[in-house]
Amino acid sequence: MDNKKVARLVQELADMMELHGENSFKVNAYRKAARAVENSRMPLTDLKKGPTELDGVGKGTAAVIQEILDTGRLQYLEDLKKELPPELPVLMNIPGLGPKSIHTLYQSLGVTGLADLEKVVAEGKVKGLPGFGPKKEKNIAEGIRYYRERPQRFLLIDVHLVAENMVERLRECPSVFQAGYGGSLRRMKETVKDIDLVVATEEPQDVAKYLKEMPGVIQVINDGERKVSLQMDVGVDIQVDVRLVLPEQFITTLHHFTGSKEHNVRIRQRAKAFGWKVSEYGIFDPKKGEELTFKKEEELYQTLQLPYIAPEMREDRGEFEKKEGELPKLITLNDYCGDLHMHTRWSDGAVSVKEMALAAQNRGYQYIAITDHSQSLKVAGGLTADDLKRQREEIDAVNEELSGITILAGVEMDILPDGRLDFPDEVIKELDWVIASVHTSFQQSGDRITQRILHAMENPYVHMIAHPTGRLLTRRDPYEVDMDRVFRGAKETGTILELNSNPRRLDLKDEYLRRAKDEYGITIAINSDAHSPKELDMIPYGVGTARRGWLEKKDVLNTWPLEKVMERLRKKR
DNA sequence: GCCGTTTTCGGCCCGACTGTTTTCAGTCG
Repeated sequence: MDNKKVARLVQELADMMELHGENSFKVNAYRKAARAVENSRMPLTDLKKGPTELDGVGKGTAAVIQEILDTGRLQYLEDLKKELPPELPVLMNIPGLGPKSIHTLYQSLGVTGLADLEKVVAEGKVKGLPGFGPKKEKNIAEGIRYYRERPQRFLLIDVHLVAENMVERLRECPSVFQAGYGGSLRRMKETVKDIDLVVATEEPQDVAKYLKEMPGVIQVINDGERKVSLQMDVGVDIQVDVRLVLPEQFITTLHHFTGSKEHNVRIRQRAKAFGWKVSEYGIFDPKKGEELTFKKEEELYQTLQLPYIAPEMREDRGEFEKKEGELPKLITLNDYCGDLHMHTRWSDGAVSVKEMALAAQNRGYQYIAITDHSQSLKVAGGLTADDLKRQREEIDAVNEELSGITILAGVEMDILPDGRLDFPDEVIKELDWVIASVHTSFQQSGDRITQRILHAMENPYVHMIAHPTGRLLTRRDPYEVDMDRVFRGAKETGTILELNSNPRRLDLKDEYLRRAKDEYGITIAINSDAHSPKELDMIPYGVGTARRGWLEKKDVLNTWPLEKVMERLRKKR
């Protein structure tokens, strides 16, 4: 039983207690404990004095954890679940409904799930309950519709482009001093639920009016003096929350709305230890009666005697437990110097080798690898051994012609369903760079899929495993691969693992990256997997994900100069 | 339920907005 599973059960316990109407501080205590368990780098069973060593875990939670470790289950949680209808937690997803309202609906009207809720709303039975009026009934009806019809989360890239656009547009408004976006978007989470904008202005009413008249506004959800919430159709149908603050409050508000919520809680607790109060408007010192504001986020952290924590790390996943100098110096886009996974017209790409090389050169890269698909991937026009030889001649010619960039001859070779590789050793040993990846038989058992990947890594000519878990965000779950075995295998064989920057993949994901680095010291390569020159620009999403995984320059192959990369590749052979 | 160089009891992060209310609870982030 790993920490993650224990944490999940404790978290579920907190959720169920909340629905039961249990004291919210008690609920929060379990939530805090669950997070401590999840963030602990040490397996629970290795803690000398037991779970209470973790911050926020006392006698009560320790007993709960022990029961989970011993029996794999939790009687109290199962009892709670028996007492409530199994569908009830689903209602927590309806905007506007929280534990208190759900509890009332269940107790008074016997609502046990979504279908029941719809029925009592349609019958007009909701208004008239204590605390429920006609508006609330209408809001619930709309909440249900919203939950049913809209996607829960959007891809980072889709929201990113929209938000950039809106910020641009806001800056054109004469009353706007400064504008920016925060939220999970700024933290570069792989999917994003809504857009959080922060605007500095002396005339909030003007900006609010400007906002409400922007093209794409479907509905005004909130319309306050300092906060406007809009439902917008801007390519994606998404909620946009805008905070309107004075210019001097911009940084503290931006920080506040960058979150995460958990990170902010820790920030406020820390301020409290100094006798201060942190809000979106600044750090308030009640003794002096003054509110501190800042020109840069760095100053805010400095004031709280913390090292600067980059947005991508603000998840309360251990960033507060590090002292000055212990936090990683995160990789930046500037460190990146070569893309090692891309396709050309030889297989399913859009342009020639030379066109890809020129596009890469335009982006300032020192090297790239051309890695078209291998023969068995027919749908993508995979290359035969003979094709590869002819492609090599073309690559040699382009290398001859272009200066300042080096093109490696590579391949993205299929790992076949039976575990064999798509080419024999004598073919791949001629190549500079060999990627292996799974494109077929995703539904195999975890053990078989894991075996396929392990076998590929044992081949001395295979340098890297691409998109190791095979997930497609919002479309396809990862295959059942055992990542601990893959990490061990990668470490033992010196195989590189990919962070694929395609916004629908971002594979490996942040949590895996951090484990690959911390627990195994594995080298990661960030690649675009581009099928056209434009797709080379997906790298920032990969770098953002790498930063969420706490990766530094030294952890990432593509930040190394070519000679060092080649030396690393020779090592495996 | 957890925690303590002000505390073993009484707090627990902070504020905006809405809708239901005559002063505030619930929800959200």
